[in-house]
Amino acid sequence: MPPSTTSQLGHLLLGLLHQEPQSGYDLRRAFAETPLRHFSDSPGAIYPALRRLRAAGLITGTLDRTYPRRPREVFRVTPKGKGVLRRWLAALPQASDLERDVGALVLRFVFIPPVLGRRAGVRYLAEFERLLKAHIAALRAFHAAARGAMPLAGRLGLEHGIASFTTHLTWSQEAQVSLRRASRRES
Amino acid sequence: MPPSTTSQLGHLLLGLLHQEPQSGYDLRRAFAETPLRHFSDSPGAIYPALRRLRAAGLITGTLDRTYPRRPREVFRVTPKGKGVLRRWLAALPQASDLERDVGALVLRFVFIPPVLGRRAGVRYLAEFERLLKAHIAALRAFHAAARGAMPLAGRLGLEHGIASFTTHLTWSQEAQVSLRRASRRES
DNA sequence: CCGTGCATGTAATTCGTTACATGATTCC
DNA sequence: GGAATCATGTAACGAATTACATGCACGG
Repeated sequence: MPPSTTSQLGHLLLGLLHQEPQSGYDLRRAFAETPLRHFSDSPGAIYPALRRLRAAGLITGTLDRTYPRRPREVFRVTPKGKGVLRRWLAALPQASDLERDVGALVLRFVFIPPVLGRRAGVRYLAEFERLLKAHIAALRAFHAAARGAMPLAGRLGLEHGIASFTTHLTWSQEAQVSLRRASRRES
Repeated sequence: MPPSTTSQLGHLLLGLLHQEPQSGYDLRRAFAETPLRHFSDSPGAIYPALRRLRAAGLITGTLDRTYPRRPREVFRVTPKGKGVLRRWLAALPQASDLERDVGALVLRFVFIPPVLGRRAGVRYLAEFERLLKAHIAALRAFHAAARGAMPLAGRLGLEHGIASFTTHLTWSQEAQVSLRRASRRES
């Protein structure tokens, strides 16, 4: 058996199906109607991805025959799929992820607390925060060094990056507070 | 001749080569060493992309034989390539772009002033601002509507989106001021 | 002479996108 | 009865990623 790699979309589908078993069409609607718009709601993306997950044994599909002439196939995560999901969520953020796609890191965070618990969410965000601080420092250094030689628009673009990452940092700190407060309320 | 579609990476390469003719390796280094890290610096991405651009007649490569045993191929944008670049930069931001990839919109902005002028940059950002305001309002409405039914982490993720887009908005407004100020200084 | 950096590429694979295609149901 | 929505897919294509591969130049 191959190492069974799972794509970003695959992991996201696992996360959504773990929250609630549903059909491919339901997932498409979620992509179209919620702020998950970053992902395409096209059937050519979702149905093949679901078939790959099923082929890998990570989900199973059962036919809902409420309307026999128009069956829906409802997918749910198998124990093996839950293992893959947990491994995805247990990995800490990497610097390379930060530079490539911050949104993916935030998306992953969203699934951590319900699957691995709030403590794991806080640990994840703490590492996220550490990486962000280092990255912002590097951007500032670049900004200071390149100041004179850079055309205006390039400088503005760089400043956009600094502002964005600073917002991620502030959010991450506040989110850690929210998680800790919610945990305290329970105990 | 096919409709000659150019990918995001292709457009970015055109923009960089328009600023300064350079080799594939130079471009790789730019991706690895500047905040353009979002793009892969792997040769498997850049060299094929350069060959596609050359095949489409958008760039030409000339061999630099300073070291005859280790030639570099320096690429420059052709007039046809400049036309493609201008068309890419002249398009206004779309709502779908906003939801898919804000970073791509900011990246595109960076190349506009040097190619199409500061006025075009301001027009682009004004439309960007309009789209951002609408999108933020939609996110806030979703946030208000889903408030109770949403798990904590989901709410935090949504709040991350609102904070991020608000930062884009603030940046866009400040950038417009910077561009206008720079234009005024010249007249 | 050996490791690191310069400089260019190819191959296999995977994945997403767009567009096309089908049929059922519900609402007016 | 016709339009919009439900629900599922396939086919062609383009493009990125990883890994592999080669050879020169230069510093120690």
